[in-house]
Amino acid sequence: MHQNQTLIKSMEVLRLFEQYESLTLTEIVEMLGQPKTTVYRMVSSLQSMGWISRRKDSRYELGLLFVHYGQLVLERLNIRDLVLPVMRQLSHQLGETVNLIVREGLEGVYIEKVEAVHPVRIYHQRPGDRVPLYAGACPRVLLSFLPDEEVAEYLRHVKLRPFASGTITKIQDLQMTIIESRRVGYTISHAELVDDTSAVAAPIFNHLGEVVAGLSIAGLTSHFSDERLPNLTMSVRQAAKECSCLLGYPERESQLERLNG
Amino acid sequence: MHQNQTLIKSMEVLRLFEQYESLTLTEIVEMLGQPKTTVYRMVSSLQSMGWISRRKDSRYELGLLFVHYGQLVLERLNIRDLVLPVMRQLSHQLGETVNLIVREGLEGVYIEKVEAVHPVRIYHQRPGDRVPLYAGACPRVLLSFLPDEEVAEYLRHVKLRPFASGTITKIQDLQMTIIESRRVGYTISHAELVDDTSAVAAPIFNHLGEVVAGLSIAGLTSHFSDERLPNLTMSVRQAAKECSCLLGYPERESQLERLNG
DNA sequence: CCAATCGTTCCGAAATACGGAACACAAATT
DNA sequence: AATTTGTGTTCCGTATTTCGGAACGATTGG
Repeated sequence: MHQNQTLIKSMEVLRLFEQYESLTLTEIVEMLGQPKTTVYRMVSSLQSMGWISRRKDSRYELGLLFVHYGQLVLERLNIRDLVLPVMRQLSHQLGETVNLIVREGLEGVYIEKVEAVHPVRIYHQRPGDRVPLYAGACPRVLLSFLPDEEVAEYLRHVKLRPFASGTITKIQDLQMTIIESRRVGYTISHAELVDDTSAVAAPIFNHLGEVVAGLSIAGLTSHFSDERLPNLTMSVRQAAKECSCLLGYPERESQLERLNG
Repeated sequence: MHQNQTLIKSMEVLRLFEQYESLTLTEIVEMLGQPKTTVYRMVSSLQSMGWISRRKDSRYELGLLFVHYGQLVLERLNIRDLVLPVMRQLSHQLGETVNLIVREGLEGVYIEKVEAVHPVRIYHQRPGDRVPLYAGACPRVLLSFLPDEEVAEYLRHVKLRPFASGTITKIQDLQMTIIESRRVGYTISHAELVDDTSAVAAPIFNHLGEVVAGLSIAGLTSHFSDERLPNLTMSVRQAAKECSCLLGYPERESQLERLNG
């Protein structure tokens, strides 16, 4: 795969700013292990285009141009606009945080979050954050409703890495969960990404019947008691179904609905 | 200024996506007027890093990575978090849209917007949008309270381009407005950026007494009647002052306050 | 089935980025 | 005031990298 090494090296510079809020040229030089002149060229090029900018204290930081591009991307996800009102309603109704994620490649990307008002927020998945498709209810629901071949392909190659005490680490377990999810039309997770947190998620389909997003209710595991679960799963499924309808997914009872009355 | 041409050319590719939601390789080739192989290298490099991604219909679009970076930038603007509650309160109180902008170089960049609930929104400045510092109340308030030398420098070099019927196009007029703004502590604009819209803006200072942001109330010109204006200006100034205090700006009456009782 | 269009690979030529060294500029130290 | 230490910036010959025409696949449509 012949690629532009200059370009790739330059973008490495930007990558550094994921961890560091601001950097000086010398710091970048040290971190990349590249000669100063080389880094200088890359940095000033990026700066001249607005991708990075200089503060008054002469340190470099990410430019506001990224706000613009981030905004563009979000606006173009038309799913988001349709689903947001439903998310707000759902969050208000249950008093829990509601997440929306879409798939990019082998990962799920958080797009929108509507926070529960009252409780102190303990953990925070932020817009743009990525997670593997196997961990957490919301990502896994995206995986579960992919076409059979894609799921099989995924299961064949994925390496299961634990994030928290409940992360699924055996392919067999993952496969079983997927089959079960498909049968019942939703997924539940306990402490798969973060300890002491749970989620229940349902898939959103487009007019072609393809999964385009996952909708989840997430919160402290203590909020997901057995008595409350039926209500929660019912609510996400209902909300996700609404969203699917908004996207043109056939309203009529699908095979999935019939199975679960 | 020796710079990385490869890098710059590659970023031109991204720039195209500001206008077009999705593009095919051939389309990019035509628009850039570069050989296909060159474009191909750039595009696949960008794609491999996640800056652009391919949809199922095999067209290219901006990657979700931009959401992450946009989010990072917004989070790092600590001004935003402090000011947002004040903006919400202000918008609620007056029933108008409230904007927050910061400066980057010779431009103002919209950071946050709290929309009025009731009225149909006619025009839309979105997060990340840029405007010159001379046009519109909110940008100009940023300009007006810069240090004397910087203002002078700006006035010396700026080219005044009209955006709407009320845009200031004479340096003298701009200078007079700036002087007046400094005296009264706020700025008013009518149809400077968009016809039939007005705004009134006040500056937000940090602990060092530097302007770090502009806060504005914006809406249809018909909402900015002479009877209502005093209330509006009073409200933005009060809100902006609150924000300045949150940023550590000395609470005590400044010279500016004394002048205006 | 052939034509057309789009994306992808190859490879020699040449333009481009490289990077060591030396320079400027500022702030902190003596 | 002089010096040191730390920045960022320019110079320029070298050679690595990108360039880009051409030819190849892969997919779609007539």
